[in-house]
Amino acid sequence: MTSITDVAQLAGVSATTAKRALKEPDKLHPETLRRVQEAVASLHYEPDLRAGALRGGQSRTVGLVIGSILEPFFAQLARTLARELRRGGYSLLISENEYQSQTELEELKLLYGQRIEALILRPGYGDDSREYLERLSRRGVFIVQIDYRLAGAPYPSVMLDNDVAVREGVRYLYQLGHRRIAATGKFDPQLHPENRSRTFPAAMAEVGLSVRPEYERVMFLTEENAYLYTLDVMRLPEPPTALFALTGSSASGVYRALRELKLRVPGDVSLLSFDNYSWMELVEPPIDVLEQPVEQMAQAAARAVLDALGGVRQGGGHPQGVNLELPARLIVRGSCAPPRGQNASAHASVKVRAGVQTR
Amino acid sequence: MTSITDVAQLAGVSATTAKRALKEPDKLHPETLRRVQEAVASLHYEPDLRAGALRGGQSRTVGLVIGSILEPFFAQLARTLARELRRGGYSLLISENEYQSQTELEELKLLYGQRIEALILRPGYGDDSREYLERLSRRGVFIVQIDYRLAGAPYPSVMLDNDVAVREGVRYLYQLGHRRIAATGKFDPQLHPENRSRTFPAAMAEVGLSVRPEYERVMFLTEENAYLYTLDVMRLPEPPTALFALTGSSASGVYRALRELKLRVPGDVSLLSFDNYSWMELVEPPIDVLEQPVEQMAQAAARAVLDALGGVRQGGGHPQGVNLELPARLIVRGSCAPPRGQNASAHASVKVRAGVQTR
DNA sequence: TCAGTAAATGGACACGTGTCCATCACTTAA
DNA sequence: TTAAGTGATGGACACGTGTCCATTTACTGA
Repeated sequence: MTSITDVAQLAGVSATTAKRALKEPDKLHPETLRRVQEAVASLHYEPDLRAGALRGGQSRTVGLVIGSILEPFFAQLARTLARELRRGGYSLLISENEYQSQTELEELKLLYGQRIEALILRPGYGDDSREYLERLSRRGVFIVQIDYRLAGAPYPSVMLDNDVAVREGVRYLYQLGHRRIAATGKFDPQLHPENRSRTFPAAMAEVGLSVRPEYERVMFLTEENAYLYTLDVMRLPEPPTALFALTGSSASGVYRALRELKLRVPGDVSLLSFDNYSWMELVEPPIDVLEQPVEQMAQAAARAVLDALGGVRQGGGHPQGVNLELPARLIVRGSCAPPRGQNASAHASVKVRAGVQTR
Repeated sequence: MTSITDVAQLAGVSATTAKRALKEPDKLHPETLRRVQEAVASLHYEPDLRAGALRGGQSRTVGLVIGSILEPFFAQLARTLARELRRGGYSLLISENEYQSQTELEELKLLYGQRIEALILRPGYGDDSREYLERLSRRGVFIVQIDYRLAGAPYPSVMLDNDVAVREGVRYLYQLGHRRIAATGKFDPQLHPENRSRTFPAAMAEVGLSVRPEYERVMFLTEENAYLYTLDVMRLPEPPTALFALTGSSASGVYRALRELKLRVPGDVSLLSFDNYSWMELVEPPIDVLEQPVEQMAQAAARAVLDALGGVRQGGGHPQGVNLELPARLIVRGSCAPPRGQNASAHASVKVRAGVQTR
């Protein structure tokens, strides 16, 4: 391994001078600078970041813990975060908790072993790692929660304004005439920690509806479970007239079940989903969605981290709120319609608020 | 930052002894062991992996450079690689080259700064980084190419058997009666370094067909470009009767264009795609695909890395071939049929080889 | 010519760990 | 009793860098 001393030796200078050639070239005699630069080039020297971090106490590294990198929402988040952080001089270590706090705990320990300076994570799914997070925080690791806020946790968070979004979705379906609405997944602090499922019953109540008990199911919200759930509720004597998929991947399971049951969308049942995954535009009819501003969320989280670590706030940006909630965007495409037997008047009465996009 | 010396001090032993409590507990007096363990627990000590790596000369870290983490093929690859490597005690650093060798070069330098011991990458897209790869290799970084093999590069590779897969796809379409077949993207060493597009003309020739020049286009193969390409070729006086999407993401663009043109699949045009992305099962009709064994590819690459780094080969596994080519699997679902005006006899004559799965 | 100053360079140390070797107490065999 | 052996522990050093301070050299002005 070529080190700075090798460079120094070849250039006939001390290690200190060699290092200065890289960091503070102004302070060097032009001739010396040239010699060192030549040595660097001929040895192809590249500094060992770990060693520098060891001495400086800073690893210039940020950890990211998400559920699954296969989930497009998380993948897009990871990409933007990596890009933004790199611009600030930080590397991103990505790891998956696979929706289990036990796995999460191990990943956190691994990340701390790398002495990350900040941690961005999608919390929830059990308490195994909760205490460890506190410990990290006490040791100076800056923590940002993303997509979900742990009850009572003091760390800043960036997420969708789920309350407003769920209400908007429910109101949209209600105004189309739907009264029997089912959502994928009932809230559960361990198995399904997800704010949308928590808000859903309240949002229903606000339009004078209640969630039918037979539509409620606590489950770990995978594509497969959403599929099984849909098969079950659509076979009930009084099936829902509208399905509200609270995550993009569950929508995929819902859709598959509907096809298998030969139910037409939106003729037999309407479908509204969170997230805007690419396939949702490809199916017939394309699916109405509540799109998350993933890019913005990632940027906000990255900026929060850079602000906290950099100490100095970059000019231009406002100070980031501690708990940021960004709005969803309703995109109407055609998978929602008045329920069967309903006259069109109900449909016409839908007030589509400004800002709704049709594409 | 609590270090091993803090632990040692609290336990009233030397740093060496404290460290032994973690690595070689047998060699300690039970009473001493207990005291150290208590100190570790009360200080929540977690070793600094970077410092250890610095001394040991080994970072226990592997780099991965892929095109885009948003591409499901790469995401799945990354996930499995991370899992397998962690099992072997290695961490995975993921970075994206965004299909540009300039970006790739920067990412490689960053990775080398972290002193990765091995590198798994999807090569191609320009020569900026080619020389740097050699340099890395000379410095002892073990390099594995994945998904594509750089012409003349000496590094081992793991990829699909593209030649066989493309031939199988072409033969499948040919036997259905198709004569005018178009594939997304013409081979180009810079813009579209991808073996399937290289094989496609040869595969056509083998069944006595040639690729029409008006179907050929050198392009950077994004979803959007595939969309534009499809719009163009389907508006030709003699449009293709079958489209062969050489990547999963290009299939998405193709499909969107076909819908926009109100062309029915497979009535107006047949569609066959590489990769098996989840949406391909959801559209109507579901899409015939040549599925890549992503899991296997990742496992093979991980094993190659672990073998090379571990020095000792784990029992049970065969020595990995230097250049591994895994077979694709044809899954027939219904998006391919005899071209319009063709009688069904051609269809009936298709010999579906054993192993084809219908789902 | 000499003191004073700025520019240019070098040396020592610290970061936290792993490895090698030394030390010490104690047991065992002759 | 003594030498050899064994088990338990400690100390010194090295990894490659960044920082602080010291030293040398060149230059300025009186």
